[in-house]
Amino acid sequence: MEEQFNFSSPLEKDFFQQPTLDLAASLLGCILVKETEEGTAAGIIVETEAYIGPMDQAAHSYNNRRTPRTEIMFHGAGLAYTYVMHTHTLFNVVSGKAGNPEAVLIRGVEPLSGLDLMVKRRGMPESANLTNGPGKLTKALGITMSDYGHHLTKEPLYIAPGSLPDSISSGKRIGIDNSGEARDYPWRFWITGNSYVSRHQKAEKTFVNNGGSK
DNA sequence: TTCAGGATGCGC
DNA sequence: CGCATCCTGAAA
Repeated sequence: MEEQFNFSSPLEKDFFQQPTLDLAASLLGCILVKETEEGTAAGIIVETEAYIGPMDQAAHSYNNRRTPRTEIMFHGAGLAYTYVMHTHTLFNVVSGKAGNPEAVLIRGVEPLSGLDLMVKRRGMPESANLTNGPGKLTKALGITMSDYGHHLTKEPLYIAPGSLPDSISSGKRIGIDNSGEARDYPWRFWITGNSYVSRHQKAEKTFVNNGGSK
C-alpha cells in the first residue's frame, strides 16, 4: 500500500523576506520536501550557511557578479538556487530583496520520510552519511538542476514549517578557506548536537530557545 | 591522508 | 587554454 505523507502547507512567500542571517537560522527545524515520480522524500533542515553576495567574498555573487549561474539570486527571496560543483548538485534558498544576490545554502537534513527512497538513491544503508552534507542531501532528496529557479512555496519542491529547535549554534562556514576575511564570518548555523550536521566544529555562539512552535 | 571527478566562471 | 571551486567517495 502506498504510504501517504501529510506535511503542513508550504511556508508562504513572506517567510523568506527576512534578513539573510535571520532566514538561515529560521530555516533550521523546517522541513524540506521534494516530490518526484519515484515518490516523496523529506528531511528536517539541520544545517545552513548564509551568503550575502554584495560584500561576501565567499559568495558566487560577490560584488554582484551576475552570470547565468548566479542570475536567479537577483530575482528575490524564496527561489531555488541550485548549482553543480564537481559532480554534485548543491541547493540554496535565495534570500534578500530582488536585486540583492543573497542565499542560504542547505548543508544537512535529518530524514523524515521517504527513507527507503533516500537509501535507494544514495546506494547505501541507512546512516547519518545519507544526508549529512550539501551534496549528499540533494542526491537523497532527488534535487537536481531542473529545480533551478523553482519557487519554494509550491510543489514539487517546497519548505514547510517544522518544530523550533531547542538550541542553535553558529560558527565559521565550511570549505571557503580562500575567501579573504570572509572565511571567518560566523555565518554557519546548525541544530546543536544533531547527528546530521556535516562537520563538527566548535560553536562560537549557542542560542537556547525557551519553547513555542513555528 | 591524497586524489579524481566534471560543471561553471574567470583570466590569459 | 589552465586553474580554482560553498563536495564526495575511493584509494593508499
